[in-house]
Amino acid sequence: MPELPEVETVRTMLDALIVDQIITGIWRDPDHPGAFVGPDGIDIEDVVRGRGITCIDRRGKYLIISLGDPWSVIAHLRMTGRLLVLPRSAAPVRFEHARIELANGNSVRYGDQRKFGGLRLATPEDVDALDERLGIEPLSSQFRAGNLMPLLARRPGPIKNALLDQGMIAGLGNIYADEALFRARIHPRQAARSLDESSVNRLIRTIRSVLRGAIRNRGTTFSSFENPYGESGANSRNLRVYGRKGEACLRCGQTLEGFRVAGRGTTWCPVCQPLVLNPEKVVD
DNA sequence: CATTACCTGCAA
DNA sequence: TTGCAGGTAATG
Repeated sequence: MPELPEVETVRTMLDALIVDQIITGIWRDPDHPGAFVGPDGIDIEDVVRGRGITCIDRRGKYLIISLGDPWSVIAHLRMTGRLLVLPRSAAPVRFEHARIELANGNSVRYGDQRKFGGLRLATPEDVDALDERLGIEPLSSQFRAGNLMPLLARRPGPIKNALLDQGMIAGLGNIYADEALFRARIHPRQAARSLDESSVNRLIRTIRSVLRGAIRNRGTTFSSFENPYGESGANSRNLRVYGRKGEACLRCGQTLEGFRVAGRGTTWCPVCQPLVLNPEKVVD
């Protein structure tokens, strides 16, 4: 499940592999044209053919591939999407639904077993709208208690729901939300508005370190994630709670528990992450 | 605000 | 055979 570190890994590698390349054509799977869409009435191939790829940015879990002038391609891998760079002559990747051919003989392949994600030809207005819809970048200088506390204070519900809200913090998913909460020793169902400043600062630090560590390991491959070279990420060995329900806590030995929070499978340690029922924190 | 739909492979 | 995996849009 690609989250911020996986998308950042893809971004870095695509930056090295396809920036400054010229697009010579595209292919779309007729059985799943939704894998590469554009504005109504626009022929995607007409727009992109002959254009160069100028830069590749990331916003939350989205990739923004700039094609110069007004156009860019926004990509989201959702659950099982993969972007690989292969020679044009190479066989289709598994579940290949779209392809971008490059003048140097390579091609970008979009594969997606579950067809949740895809590519979208986008205008600057689309990119601005995306930017405004998404919350704070957790690896930016904006991610600090002074900015996060007011958002949490006004939000009802568990802290885990808040962490997964892309409009609040952009890029966290189920894996890194659970990992950050464990390291910050905060119960996933702790009321978001009940966290005091020191807890929020602790959470900010653990989110940063969990994400940075995962980027160093080129992402977590739990099931299907692959980078543009077709390689798995090495971060699985750093996970302390995700996927370890029923196993011993690596810190205290207690059996890790699992339940659903925010509609997601959630794993936590009942000893290391106590629920604070009567926090002194007062919300005005 | 919370819940469901979208998909498909795989484990139980 | 059933249900779970989960990011996001749509719905209640």
